[in-house]
Amino acid sequence: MPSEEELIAQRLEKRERLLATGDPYPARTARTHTAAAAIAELEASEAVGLERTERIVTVTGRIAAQRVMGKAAFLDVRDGSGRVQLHLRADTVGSDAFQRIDLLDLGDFIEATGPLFRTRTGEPTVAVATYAVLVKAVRPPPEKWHGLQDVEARYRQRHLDLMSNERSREIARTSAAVVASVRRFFHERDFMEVETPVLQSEAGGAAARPFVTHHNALGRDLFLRISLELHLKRLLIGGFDRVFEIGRVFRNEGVSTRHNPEFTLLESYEAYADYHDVARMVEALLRHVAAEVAGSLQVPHGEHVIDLEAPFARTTYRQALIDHAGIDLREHRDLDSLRAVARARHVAFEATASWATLLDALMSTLVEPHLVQPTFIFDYPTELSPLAKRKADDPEVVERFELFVLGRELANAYSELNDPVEQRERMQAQAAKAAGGDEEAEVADEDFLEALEYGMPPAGGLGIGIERLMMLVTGEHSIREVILFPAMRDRTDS
RNA sequence: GGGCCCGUAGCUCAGCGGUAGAGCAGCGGACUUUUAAUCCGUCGGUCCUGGGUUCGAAUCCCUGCGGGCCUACCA
Repeated sequence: MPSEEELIAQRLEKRERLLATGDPYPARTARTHTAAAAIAELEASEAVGLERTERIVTVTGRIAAQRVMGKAAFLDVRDGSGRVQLHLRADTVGSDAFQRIDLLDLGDFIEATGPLFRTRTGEPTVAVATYAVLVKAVRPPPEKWHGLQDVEARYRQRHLDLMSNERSREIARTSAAVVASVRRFFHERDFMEVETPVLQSEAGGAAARPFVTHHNALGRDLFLRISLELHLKRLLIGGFDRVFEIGRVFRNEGVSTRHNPEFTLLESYEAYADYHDVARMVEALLRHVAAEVAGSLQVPHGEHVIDLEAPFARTTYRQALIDHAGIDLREHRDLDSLRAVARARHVAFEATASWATLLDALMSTLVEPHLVQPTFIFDYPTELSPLAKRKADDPEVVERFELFVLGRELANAYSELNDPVEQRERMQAQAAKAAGGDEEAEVADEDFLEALEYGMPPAGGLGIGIERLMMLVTGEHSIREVILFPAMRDRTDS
């Protein structure tokens, strides 16, 4: 009789029957071993030749599979460490307890105690002497063999995805390991980890539209941060020489395979370092993470193998455009000339695009897709980088680099602009663009500008989209696979 | 935002103008070392929504909702 309602009704009925003889939701368990620890225990005890009765364990977990055959049954039980098999026999657990296995369903959690042994096929197994229900689940889990395949359901109900798909668990573990590894890298280098405000009166530090929210008590609108930059720099001003933050930022933009409205940004700032120091650090960081998390500096991704071992390619913005597109920006100093180039190459651009914006469009379409192996691009046009320090010998270019892997930007860094007068001018230029209707132009943050006037040490700053790094390491192509709960439209149950 | 594709049982999927199907899960039965257990029986549907075409629509057409992939911006 199983429509969904009926399946739930059956389980609720079983819950009632369990309640009659005990508590199907006890607060405590008597677990002695995780599934993995139990198996390790069996192996260890076999090695020293212990008797079966000397290796009694209590394991707990969710019932993942059930094979009942008359007066014996096998249950596969899974906990966070892995899976272990249980064997129940009517003559061992008693006929009443054996009959009560009809009250068990896939998805329930149980606790079982008994000696470890191997079946004749060698499977490590607990010969259950006693067992108890820990949780009666009242909804059925996804199909045991194929798991949950429906992509939408996997994102909306991640708990079901994780419960039924090993690959999804693996991605989640790897992603967590990436963050832990990044954190370890910076701690080892004496960077201080900090947390800065998510709610801000101005959302600065990047070119993006912010989310707006409202503070009732203060009676004013606040913005969710779009970057970590401006507050971290204030910490440099305050006297901390090495700081970093790993935090969620929010950008009010479209969602896609590569974009989620909230994502995790890593930013670090190091006083007395310049962008070349930061580039060396980024190289070391990627190797550190790949070695720790992927176990190799050759990272497979689709048809490519990313080589993190060889020195990363280094070129300049201008040279990359020459090499990959045959365009020398010095030969196209004026907007009209550059527009002609873009048209000739069939690169789309907005009518309002400035010279630098148009240049960036050319970069994105003609150059970046070719940068599969790690490649640093140094020295960006000043107009695109309002927070970066100009190169001493060429004021049209700033000391900024981006690192590309798999044709996508992975890191962005610069020698930080610390001249308060110039910073004010550059921010005002951005503010003028904003006033001109550019919703993604940077805002002038007066508090930041004032702070900068107290003096910020020369410093190298870095930003890395953590999900991009997770995608690189896991080999996934969609950001939604590495974000546990990606943004989805409301479902209006139609 | 544009293009292509998808939405059928709790889950995985067939069916693509003529009475809505299978496997898993469930329920009943057999089975005391199985492991996608096996075997027999059985229950289960707003075929995403709303319109249209047709004697007849899960199937063809249109609209809407949700999703995926590619593409455009950002990280």
